[in-house]
Amino acid sequence: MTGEGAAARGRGAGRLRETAAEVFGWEELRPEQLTAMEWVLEGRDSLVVMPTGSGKSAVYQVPALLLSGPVVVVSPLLALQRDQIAGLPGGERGPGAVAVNSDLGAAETEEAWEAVREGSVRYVYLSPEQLAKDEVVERLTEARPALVVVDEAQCVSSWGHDFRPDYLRLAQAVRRLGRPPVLALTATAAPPVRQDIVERLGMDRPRQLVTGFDRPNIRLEARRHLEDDERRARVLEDAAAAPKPGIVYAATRKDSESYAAELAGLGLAAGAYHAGLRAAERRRIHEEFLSGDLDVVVATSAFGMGIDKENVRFVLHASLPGSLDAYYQEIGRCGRDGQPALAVLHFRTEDTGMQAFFSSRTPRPEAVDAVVRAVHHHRDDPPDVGELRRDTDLSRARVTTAVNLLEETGALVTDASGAIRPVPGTAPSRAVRRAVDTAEAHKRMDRSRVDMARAYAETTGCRRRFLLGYFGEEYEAPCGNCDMCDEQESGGSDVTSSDRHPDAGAYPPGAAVRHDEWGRGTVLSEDGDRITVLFDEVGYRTLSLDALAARDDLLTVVSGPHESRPEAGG
DNA sequence: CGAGACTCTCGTATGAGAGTCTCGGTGCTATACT
Repeated sequence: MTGEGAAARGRGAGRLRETAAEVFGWEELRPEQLTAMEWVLEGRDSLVVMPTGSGKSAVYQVPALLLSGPVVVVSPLLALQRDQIAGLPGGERGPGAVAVNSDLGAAETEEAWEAVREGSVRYVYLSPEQLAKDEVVERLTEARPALVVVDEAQCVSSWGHDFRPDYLRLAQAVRRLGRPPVLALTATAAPPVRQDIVERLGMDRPRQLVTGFDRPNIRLEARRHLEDDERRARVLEDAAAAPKPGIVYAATRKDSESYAAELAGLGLAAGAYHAGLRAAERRRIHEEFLSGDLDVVVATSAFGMGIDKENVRFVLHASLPGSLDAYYQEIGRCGRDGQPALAVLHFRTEDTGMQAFFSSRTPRPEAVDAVVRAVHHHRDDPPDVGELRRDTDLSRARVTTAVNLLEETGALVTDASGAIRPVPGTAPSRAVRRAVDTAEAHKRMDRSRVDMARAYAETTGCRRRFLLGYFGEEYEAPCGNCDMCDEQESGGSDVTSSDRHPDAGAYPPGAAVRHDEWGRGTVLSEDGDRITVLFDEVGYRTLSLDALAARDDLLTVVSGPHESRPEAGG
């Protein structure tokens, strides 16, 4: 760094520290926070991966007060938006914040936008669905936002493809806002997820700050069961025996209720939580868990984001999760106080069936066809999503999903005014086929994530090493705090990960490879006698080094680990 | 993909086994109806 740069950096840091202390009462900023804040002040696109509770929100909250316009914060849940606003310093001198969403009446919405327009608001909280509306984009554009923050940015990757397709329209919205800098924040993102976030948000050579993933105080275990009865009994046993409070994750709503009822029968204060409950009941369970009135919450994946509780002692899974990304987020909710905590995964191999079923569903070709034909029909008067919806009589989500796929495959483009046009020279029938193929590739990717969750559950090596490898961190086993390390220490197995395979290191993590059948891929990790590769077309695969040694043309290294990787900072 | 509810068949026991059908997770928003 040059002397001039250092001086500029010093001034930025000084102003940030001053603002943090004066407005927020934070006397100390941690070095990672300060670095990320400086990037934001400099106007660079940034991706920040930091654990929950490490002051991630501060990364935009503090610089927001030094920027020239309001900050747009995209957040997936209305409850999360409320929590964030409640956590800002209040009072007359506090920075103004509004959340614009369907909770507001017409008059309140108008009032909120008026406050944004006159400049009394520093933070505007919105769902991605709000940003998909022309009116919202237009009103924001007038206010000249200085920054767009995408909080819980892993949602772009995990929900954008099917469940909440407006997540994939954010890049479009940001362009229409005059392309302010983008800050993506998340607590959990494996390298391919980070890359997906960067691409999907249209970020420009972002700086990336990734703090370590390891949570050494969380003990990792997994148990395979042959019968469902046995699994249920062991889950209840563990939940009853472990120090409280804790969370049990179940695969279905029905299971969450039956486990909760059985735990209550054992005399525990237990509650079920899933999206099928009334809002008031969900709020009650959430609050009672936070206040310590509940010992155990048995939940589906609906329970999690926004749970900031230090002393959760265990997270049990009663079924295989859909991905290790989801798993790590869920177990990350225990042991935040740094005290010992327990994460046990109870599973049956049959669980993969339901997770495969949950993998993103491919749209009906007729629906994609209807959308692409409607766009071609309107060639002279390009439609937006709303018009396509009226034309095709499909739901908003289906139209948006189809448009996203057609854009991804280069058959359609959205222009600066939000109008959707065909790309010249693309035939509708071919566009439909390519869009459906792409959707199927996403589905294969999702299913390969299920396979990785199963591979974690069945690994015979150190679990921490496996998990951290998945998140792109090299880790020297043994961790000494997982069931597999215990087993090896007690001499239960003579396969130790320190016995290096003769071919260890032949496929270093990060290396670009080509497989005879599966095409291009990137090596993610090496786990004893096997490697994990993420293939562009077929998703995650684990390959045994023995099998690779037997056929040396099966997998070839195309380039080393450090060639053509995205710029990383911090 | 798999579990569980349900139906059908056999052929005469009030069940057993095979086959079929349905359901299974995440949230926003707009809108109709009490």
